[in-house]
Amino acid sequence: MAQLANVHPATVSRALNNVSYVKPETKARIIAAAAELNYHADVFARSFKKGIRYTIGVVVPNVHMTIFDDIIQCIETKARALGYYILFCHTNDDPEIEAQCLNRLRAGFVDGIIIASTGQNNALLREIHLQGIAIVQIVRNHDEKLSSVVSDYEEACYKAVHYLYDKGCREIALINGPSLGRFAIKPYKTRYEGYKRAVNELGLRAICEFTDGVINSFASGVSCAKKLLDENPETDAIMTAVDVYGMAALRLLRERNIKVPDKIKVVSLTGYSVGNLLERSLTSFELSAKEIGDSATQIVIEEIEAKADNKPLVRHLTFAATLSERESS
Amino acid sequence: MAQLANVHPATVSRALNNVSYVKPETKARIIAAAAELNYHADVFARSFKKGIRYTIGVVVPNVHMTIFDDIIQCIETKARALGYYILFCHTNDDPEIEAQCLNRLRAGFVDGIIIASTGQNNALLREIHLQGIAIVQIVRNHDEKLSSVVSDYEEACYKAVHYLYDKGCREIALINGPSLGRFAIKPYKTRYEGYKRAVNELGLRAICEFTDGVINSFASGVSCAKKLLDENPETDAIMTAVDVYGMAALRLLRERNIKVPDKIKVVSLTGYSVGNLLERSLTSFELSAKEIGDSATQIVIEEIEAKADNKPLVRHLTFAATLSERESS
DNA sequence: TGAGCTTATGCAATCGTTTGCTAACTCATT
DNA sequence: AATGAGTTAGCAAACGATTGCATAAGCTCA
Repeated sequence: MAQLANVHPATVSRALNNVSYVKPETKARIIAAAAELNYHADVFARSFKKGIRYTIGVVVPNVHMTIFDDIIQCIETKARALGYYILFCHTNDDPEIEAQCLNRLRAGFVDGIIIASTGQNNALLREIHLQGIAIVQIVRNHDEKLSSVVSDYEEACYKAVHYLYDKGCREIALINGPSLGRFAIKPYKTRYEGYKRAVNELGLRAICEFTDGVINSFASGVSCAKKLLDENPETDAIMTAVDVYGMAALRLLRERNIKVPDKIKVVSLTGYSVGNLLERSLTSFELSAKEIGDSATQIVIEEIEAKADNKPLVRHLTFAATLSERESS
Repeated sequence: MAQLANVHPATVSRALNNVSYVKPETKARIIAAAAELNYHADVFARSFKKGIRYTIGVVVPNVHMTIFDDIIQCIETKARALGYYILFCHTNDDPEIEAQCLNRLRAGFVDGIIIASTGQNNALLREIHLQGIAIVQIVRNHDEKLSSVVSDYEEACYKAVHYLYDKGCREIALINGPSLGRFAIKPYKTRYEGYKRAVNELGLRAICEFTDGVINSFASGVSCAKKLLDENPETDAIMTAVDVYGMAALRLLRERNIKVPDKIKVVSLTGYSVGNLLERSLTSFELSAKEIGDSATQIVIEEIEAKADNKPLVRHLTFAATLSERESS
């Protein structure tokens, strides 16, 4: 490249990056040569030299039928606009895979990480943060020492109970995510707390099923719903931690010929935006993927650029979920 | 790092990569020092030196409610197992965004690209391929000079018509993707061909609605279904290009109190694996995200590694879609 | 004991950019 | 014509790892 324009590589660099002085005539020659050879400065070499990777690792459990599909799209759009690339990893909520992904990312590949974690790798995350990689937790805030952008699940659950109570429901059940074992994911605990607070306040009975291991599994949602209805036949409302469980509940109720919403109302607590596309649309408290994705990207990039100034920067953001009332309630 | 173990960087490299000779004692010292400092060889520097990026760009239209969410997960899993990272880009099927993404990727960032393209950037793709970056098209094979892994939509559509004919349907309509304008995406054309072939063979009337601009849009699916039913009230089967349109059809049919499957049967032609989770499950010809994702990854990595041997390698794979019969038919 | 292995490690170049330093040139002002 | 400010562009070091080459030490065997 340099020899075609008959100049030193340094001059090429200056010409193409518009830094320092380059004679307009020389610059034109360089640009022409670059066009001819289809030359683009090697991003790897540049990143290597400059010590900035312009890359953000995104670590999420899953993008199939979860809000993370929308979130990752928002992150990518925003990151691209700001000149960053997105490195995608998914963990299936397995802490070992998560650790494996994090260890790959930390090895000099990314400037920052956006993660919806299992909560089982907090020590590793802090270590990576100490190493100088910006970290933002999304949806799940397991470690308050690290920045986070989450939805207010406690409030959403609390409001959902009140919403159903106001509609006349008195036996309000919750199909929650897993509660125990190695998958003790905070937002499910938080959902339970909001539910419990409202239920206690209203003097209702708490009926909560926790799904086993696999998060967001339809089959697991169906079996929870079964157990719930078998043990509590007087149930008149079902709240579900995620949309897929809501779909599972709708399916079971149809199989048993139980009228929705007349006999039982169904409300989901995480709007994966499928609710509105169903044959019978599903009421849900929706969190905004765009709010979460955009601000997480914003924050992680601010942290990355603050690192240059060497001032640590930890921020926490919480967005309210908004009710989208539909046919199921 | 090197000074802590009191050796030359070259020895550190050899020790940690198990190449050439290193005294076991020295190696142990180096490993201990690495552990103490939490040292990992900088991936960027290594990639830069070796000229391999160990990164594959994945360019897809969208991961929300499309098969691409599953496909990208399969790609990531497989790529990780083989030591590669995944750079994620989504285009919303906009050719300009697609070009922008491709131009970012080509600048030395990736060894290979897996793309479900709009079909409007074939020249750019070839140029990138010539530049030495491996390319595999998935789901949409717009350019036969480049490797591809696709599903046999023609055959699936042909079979779907026969399937419905055998069930007694005689007015079989198709809600297809966009046909014209800048979004002339091949698999939709292919679907139409298979549909047409069967319909002609059976002496039926072809009733096909093409959605406008936005692919995979529920609203667009609903309005196509409306138009279809208004203009062809005797329709007794609806085939849809994607699941979301199938969901749209189901919704409209319920609103109009038309019994499914008694009066009208519905079959989708791309199994985004939501079909089985619906209140009334949706029959679909499913393509295997795993087959596509795994083989695309395999092929792109083979191309990357073949590049070292300097032998060009273009391959085409077609998988059959398999029928999952459910309640809607 | 010395020729010829194997083993062990350092030296220095290299990958493709960027960037501080410096030298040289232009041009206006005194 | 000397001074100095503003331009122009090359030189060389640097980023952090890898790797061919060289050197040296240890070993075996005739």
